[in-house]
Amino acid sequence: MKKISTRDKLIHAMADALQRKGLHGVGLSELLEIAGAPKGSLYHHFPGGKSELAVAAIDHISRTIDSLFAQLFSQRSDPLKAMHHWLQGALQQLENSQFERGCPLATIALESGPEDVEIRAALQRSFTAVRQALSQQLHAYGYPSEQADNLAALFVALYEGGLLQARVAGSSEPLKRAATALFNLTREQLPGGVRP
Amino acid sequence: MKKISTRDKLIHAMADALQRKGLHGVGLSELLEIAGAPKGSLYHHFPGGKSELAVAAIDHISRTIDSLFAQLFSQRSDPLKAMHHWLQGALQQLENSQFERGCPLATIALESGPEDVEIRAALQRSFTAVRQALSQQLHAYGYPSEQADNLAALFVALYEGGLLQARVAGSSEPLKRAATALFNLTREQLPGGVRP
DNA sequence: GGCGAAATAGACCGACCGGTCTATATATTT
DNA sequence: AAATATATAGACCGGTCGGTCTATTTCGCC
Repeated sequence: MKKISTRDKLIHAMADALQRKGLHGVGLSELLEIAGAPKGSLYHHFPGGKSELAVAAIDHISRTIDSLFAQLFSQRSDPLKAMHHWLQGALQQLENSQFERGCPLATIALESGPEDVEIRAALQRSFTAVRQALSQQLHAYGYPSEQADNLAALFVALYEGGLLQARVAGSSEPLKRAATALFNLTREQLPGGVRP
Repeated sequence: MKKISTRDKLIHAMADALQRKGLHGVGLSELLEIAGAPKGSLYHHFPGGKSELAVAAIDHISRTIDSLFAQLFSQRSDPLKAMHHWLQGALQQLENSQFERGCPLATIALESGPEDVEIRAALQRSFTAVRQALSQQLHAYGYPSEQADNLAALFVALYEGGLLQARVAGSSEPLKRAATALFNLTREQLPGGVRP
């Protein structure tokens, strides 16, 4: 029945840990326990050790987001509505986990420095892809591409900054408020910034 | 000349480390080297060790923000302009540090969990104070208080999410774009959401 | 079934972690 | 100046960290 390879179990364990505690916050022993794998397997599948596994986890998370976006946008013509659902989902996950699970990439993003070349590269790919996907949808919806790029960055900032605030507050309120503010603003402005 | 107490040197060293690498990212040895103090001094001034020092650093940072805000708002009647300057300053600092110095509280905010009671309490105090200060200014400027609260949360999210994206990108572009988007939106909407 | 590669298993290692403890120096108070 | 509190100094400790290495098991293939 269980077809999950050890490699994938390791990736999942790391992805889970990244979301809850970040890279420096988990030890190998904890990781291996979650995955139910011995140390030999880790270094067999990921000779580069912890950080190579982290990169694999980031890539995995990135693909997950991609497909989530694809799904979100495919069944809703209005990208703003899709964004709303995205945030709702994140909020749900946060609440269901007693505010332990925020953005799976945010913590390692702040923990890592320019010296962590591969981790940073993986993160950069992922964030860029998210902004691009979003911008493209907004553009298709009618926003001029410059404005779509800007708005995409703002939505990602809302997601990241909103989740961060909610986690610290132990309450969804900050994210809900920030989202409300932004959706009210966008609702009153038509694509292109031109009013009838 | 130098009147900086060892205690303050420790706090500054921790504040600096939090901004660059977060709590788990620094070791005591590094901290003590930056501060130029021996281990005995740390545990003399902060019997609670690393985490007690972290709380003191958070409180210190929080006070710094308070006074920065006070200054920012006192010399500008338009709080939106003040926010713009705030973001500009943060961006400047980020660029001047090769994108190593983002928000001094964000990393530890994501690294810490509900079990880190005092750290979380300190963070919560600080974030709440920032949102309140901002909301108050927006309210005084004409926004209904509900709307002011929402917008305050959104600005903080812009700051946190924008800095995070900029750090990962190694470029100020994401933050600039997100900020541009939000300022364009607010400019087109008058306080109260009512149009003439 | 037998062979070689892939994967699992975990003992082991040096480095460094945060933290404790005793000794000494420096102020402060009388 | 003596006495006392405050602060500095750093040797020391057990635990855990990420990582290496060898042994064994499992698997794919002829």
